Amino acid sequence: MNGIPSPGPEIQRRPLHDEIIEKLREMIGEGELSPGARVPEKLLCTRFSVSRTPLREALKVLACEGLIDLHPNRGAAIATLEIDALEEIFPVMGQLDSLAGELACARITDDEIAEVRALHYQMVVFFRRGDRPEYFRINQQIHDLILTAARNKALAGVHRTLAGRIRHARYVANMTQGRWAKAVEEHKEILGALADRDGPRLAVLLKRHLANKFEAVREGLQAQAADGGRK
Amino acid sequence: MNGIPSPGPEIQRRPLHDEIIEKLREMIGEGELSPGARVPEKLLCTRFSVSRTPLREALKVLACEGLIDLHPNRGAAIATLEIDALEEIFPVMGQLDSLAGELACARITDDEIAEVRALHYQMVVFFRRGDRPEYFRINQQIHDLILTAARNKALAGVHRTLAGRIRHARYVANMTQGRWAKAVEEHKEILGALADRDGPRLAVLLKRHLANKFEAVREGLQAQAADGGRK
DNA sequence: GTATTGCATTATGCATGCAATCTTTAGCCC
DNA sequence: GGGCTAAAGATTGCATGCATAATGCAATAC
Repeated sequence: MNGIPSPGPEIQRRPLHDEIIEKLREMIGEGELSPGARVPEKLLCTRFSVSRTPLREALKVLACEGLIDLHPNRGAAIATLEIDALEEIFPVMGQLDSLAGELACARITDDEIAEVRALHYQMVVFFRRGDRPEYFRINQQIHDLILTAARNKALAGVHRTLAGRIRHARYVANMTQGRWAKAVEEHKEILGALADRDGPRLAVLLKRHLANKFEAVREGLQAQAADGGRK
Repeated sequence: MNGIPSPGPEIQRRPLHDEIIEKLREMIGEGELSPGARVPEKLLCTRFSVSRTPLREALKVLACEGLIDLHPNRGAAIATLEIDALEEIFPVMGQLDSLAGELACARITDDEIAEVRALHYQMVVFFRRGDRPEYFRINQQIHDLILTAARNKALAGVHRTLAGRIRHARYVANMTQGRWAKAVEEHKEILGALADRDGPRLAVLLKRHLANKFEAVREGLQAQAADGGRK
């Protein structure tokens, strides 16, 4: 019998560079590091109390994910989210969501559908309360669950990578009350298509849902540009 | 005025870790490093005559691209291409190809269409000669050109990353003469749809084309497994 | 003879140091 | 005063060294 028969708690220490990657991902996603800002290695080293070696390894990975831009001999800069980049990324994600929806309809379990349904109605509650942070949280859980139900790790991987790149932009989405209500309505249809296991329909719905999200983000960015442009 | 006003010739020396990344990408793609093989850092260091620092940075990037698996404290191993992984990746690439086709139809220039046409007929020549390496080369150029014509760098990026992961598998594709002829026929239709700028049709054609390719790869892998399984 | 334990060897993770490159600033010429 | 030149400072790229964890092997107990 070998050492680890069951994949139990796995009390293993994680490498330092992995911790750094995760922390930086979060910091960039939360907007703690402003897009376009130069990021000297030394600064981050003191920030995390680590040496430059694991930090540099982390930067390479983040550059690979598109979260930062790495200029040879000139250091790293937080990737900027120009409207052009978003116009590229959102269609790709829409296409990936489409596939996720189709696969999910074929592979999701009844229990998972029940779970999505529960999350959906919980989300509606937060919508009625006007609690955006909680709404967003449940919203993401639903989409994550659909992605998981697609049972395709490669798809989930590229989706999560791209989602990470635009994560910060979603925070500045200009979601009016009307648009919010429409999003909830879309989610209702999404739940219906999923429950019916209507793959093609769910694919279309998810794609459209994301396209609308993009419109909100675009408006938010334009408003922000017009507002903060004077800086 | 800054240092690099025009993005000119850029005769700058590339960082060492970038060279390593590229070289390793190629070596893995060509099958020079067998899938599943453990890769001690020291071995690669002597191989490339570099120290472990840039090598480790390169390994992190390759792991991010999915070309190698990195086990903490246990080193790196060339990623294996199980049939399961291919069954995940190919649909994703099909979906991306679909989008590329649709976008390309809307954005490709007439000159580029002419270029695709020229490449196509050149490819047909190599098909008639039975020259597979040259056929594959032109084939890839055509698909690359379509991807470029989509004018979406994010799409091109994820596409190329995934293509790199399955690149080695394509070499073992079991392409019979009949399947090859069918592939050429499909390419003829693809050219037609592109010339007509029929986005939806091109999307379907490209997806189907890749699905057929997957079948060839699947058969090749099964044949290889049955054949080399005794090893 | 088999399984387990302990040690030696090896490889990985991280920190530090040096050389090369870029940036900044002070000085000089026009 | 503006612009160019050059030297000082800062930052990045890479190599090396040490601590720690993993692997292989031998010795011992059963």
